[in-house]
Amino acid sequence: MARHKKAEREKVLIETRQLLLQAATEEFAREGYVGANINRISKAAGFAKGTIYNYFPSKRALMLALIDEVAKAHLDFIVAQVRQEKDPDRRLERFFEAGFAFVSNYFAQARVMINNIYGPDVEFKQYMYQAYQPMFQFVSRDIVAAGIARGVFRRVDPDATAMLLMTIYLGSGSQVDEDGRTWLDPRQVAVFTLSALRREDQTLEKRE
Amino acid sequence: MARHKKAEREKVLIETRQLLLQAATEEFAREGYVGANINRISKAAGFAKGTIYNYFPSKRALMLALIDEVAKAHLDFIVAQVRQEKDPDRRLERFFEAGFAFVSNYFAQARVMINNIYGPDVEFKQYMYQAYQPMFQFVSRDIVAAGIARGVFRRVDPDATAMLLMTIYLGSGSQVDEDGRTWLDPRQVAVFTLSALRREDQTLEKRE
Amino acid sequence: MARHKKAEREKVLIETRQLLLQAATEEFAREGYVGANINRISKAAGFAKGTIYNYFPSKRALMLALIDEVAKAHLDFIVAQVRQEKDPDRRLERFFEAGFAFVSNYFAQARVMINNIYGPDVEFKQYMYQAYQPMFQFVSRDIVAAGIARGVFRRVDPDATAMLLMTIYLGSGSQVDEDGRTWLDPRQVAVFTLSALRREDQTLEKRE
Amino acid sequence: MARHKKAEREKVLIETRQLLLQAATEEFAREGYVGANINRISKAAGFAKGTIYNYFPSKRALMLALIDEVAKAHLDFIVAQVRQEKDPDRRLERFFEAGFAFVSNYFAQARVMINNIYGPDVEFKQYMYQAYQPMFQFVSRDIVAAGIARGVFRRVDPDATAMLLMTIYLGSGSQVDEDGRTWLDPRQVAVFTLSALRREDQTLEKRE
DNA sequence: TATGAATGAGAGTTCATTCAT
DNA sequence: AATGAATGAACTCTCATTCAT
Repeated sequence: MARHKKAEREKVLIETRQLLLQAATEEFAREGYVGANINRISKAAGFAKGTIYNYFPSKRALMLALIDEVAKAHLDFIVAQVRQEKDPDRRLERFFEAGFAFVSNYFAQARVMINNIYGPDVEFKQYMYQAYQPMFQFVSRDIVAAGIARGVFRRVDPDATAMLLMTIYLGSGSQVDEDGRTWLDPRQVAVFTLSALRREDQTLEKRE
Repeated sequence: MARHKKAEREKVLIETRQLLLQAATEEFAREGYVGANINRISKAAGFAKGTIYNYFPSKRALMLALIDEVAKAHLDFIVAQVRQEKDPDRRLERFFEAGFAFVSNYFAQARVMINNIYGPDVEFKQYMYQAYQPMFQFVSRDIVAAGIARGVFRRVDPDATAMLLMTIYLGSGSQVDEDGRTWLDPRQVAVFTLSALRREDQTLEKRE
Repeated sequence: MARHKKAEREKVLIETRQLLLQAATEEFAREGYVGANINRISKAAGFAKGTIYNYFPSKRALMLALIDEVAKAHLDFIVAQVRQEKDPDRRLERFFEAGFAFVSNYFAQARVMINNIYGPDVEFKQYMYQAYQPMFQFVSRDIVAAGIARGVFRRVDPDATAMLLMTIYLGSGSQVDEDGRTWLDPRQVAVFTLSALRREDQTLEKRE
Repeated sequence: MARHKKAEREKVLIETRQLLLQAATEEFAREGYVGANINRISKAAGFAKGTIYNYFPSKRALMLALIDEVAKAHLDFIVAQVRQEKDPDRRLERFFEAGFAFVSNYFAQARVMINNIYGPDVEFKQYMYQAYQPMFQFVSRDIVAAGIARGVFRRVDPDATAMLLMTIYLGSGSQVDEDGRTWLDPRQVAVFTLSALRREDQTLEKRE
């Protein structure tokens, strides 16, 4: 009985935390870190100004927690879709498709991520890199290196190429109009990158 | 004589404006727009707090003036180098070389540009796009379209491709460590994009 | 119990608001609107600079709230005393007595009122007129028109005369030395205005 | 020849001073003393910011000079018209007519005067009183006392009554809408004050 | 004498954070 | 745990005044 109560209480705590993080996402996305307003975040989440400090010791800590959250959601979202394909080139296509879908569907999260990557705050930037390590590694190993191993991609440096692919994805994905639509479409980008990565002699070999 | 004095005075005014813009560049680059401090900018330029308002009516206006300045310098820097080449693929290589060099040499300007393109302030973002139109057009016409016309590049959409190339450049260029060194190098990026753009059958035709 | 606490808290809020308004009254009276200093007001009320913005969104809003407050207090003060008399001429005397007493006793409030009526700020002036409408109407109806109806006053235009009486009161009342003493005394003014308003033939009729 | 030059130079100086004072009048009238802006005044007069300090050592000094100017013009304007009448009651009528005309025609000057009389700045207020002494005395002696001496007015205290008349004039005159039209008209006010001042038995005597 | 760039004190306002309830 | 009043540092911007030209 007491346990039950405790569990319920914990559930409410987690829920509150989530509500605050969601509100923070919207606010940080819209206003940037410095322009964001703790009071607005709390109010938007349905709580009073002070409540946020029961969950996060400071505005900075709130942002760091948010980065963790977003990075994880982002990774899960993309990995889940890319893993559905076995072919490296299909994987690459899926990577861009999933990435662009993430930007469209999770507009605010994507904005927070991009603001931090390209923004002036060094601590946030470094924290982002660390939080995105798994994703870098996934692209490097499970897409690029896998493609090379199968002889589909040219013998490029997997890490540098992963970096480049991530850069292209983030750059393209961040160019959105006010409705969240990207200016470039994932297919274009996929075609472009595949053209760059595929072994030239592939077709030749097939001709023979 | 009097005229001479007047001209000299005008020169000092322009110099002061430049000093303020330079200081603003550093500050905006380091702190972002919202975090930047007018007082620090003035002091860094060697003037008192109020002086900056003799040259720019507001902090926002200062940023807009800075965007104009940077966009022009950026365009000049890149066009000057790219124009030295006639070959479209050499031009593309040069584009990335020049771009990365700009980021390395004009670190703060590049940061301001990137902060505005990827940052949350919509007005600045739009102003940037407008200010960078000439560069977009240059890439679209004088590199991509030119390459297609000469039969060196595949028949891609010049505008979309220009957008993609700019995105790659900006994205790669913005990934710098604290010393201003980029993580990717221009050659890698050039090779990658050239692979994507060159006509596949080019070599085939030559074989025949 | 909890309710009791809540009520008490509310009481403190209202008290704080009053303290701030009182301090604002003194400051506005002494320095005028533009010369008044938000920091001094807060400090004088016993609070920190920022506190005032928990109660009033801006300096202007503070002044507007103050005008409402003063107009109400002023009306109450005067009406309460004038209503004690039934005779229109006694009422007029009481009006000036009460008015001068208000100026003496509520020096700062009166100054704020006068500064706004005769000052350069158009918004404040209009707001004052609107806030003082009830008082104008009271003078027009319950003093002048009542006196005419009883045949004590001449058949003057009640509204214009009310305006004139208010003008005389405000003008006379505002001429105070530094100790809050008025230069003219209410009796003089009452005698003067009564001479102007009383039917000339009144005595004549009586003589007949 | 040299003398001629000198005289001309002096004339320009006086002209410049007048231009500055006129511009200052408009600005002080519109914005009040604290809200007035030295730069705007200079610009409106057709000069640069610094010029004003060649003529007046400070903003306060400018206002004091302006008060002198206005008081003199005001006195001249009114005395010239009132003196045209010999009858004390016609003089009183003329006083209000001239006064209201002054307010209408010299809107800005009147506003400056009223702002200072009813405003919070003690030094300006005292300076105003001193500057308006001649006018007080004129009203007291040449209108009220003269009227008593001729047996037209009741035996009131000339100084207190002059004070009251001035107060009524200033108060009525200051109630203007945005086009400079007064709300009360001089005739009404004159009738009112004459009713108050004329010997009651006057008509009686005439009847006999 | 006229100029206007430079100055810097001082203003109103915002807001992250604290803490008593 | 939730509240929101209080705090005061920090910010942008204004403007009277100075002074070299």
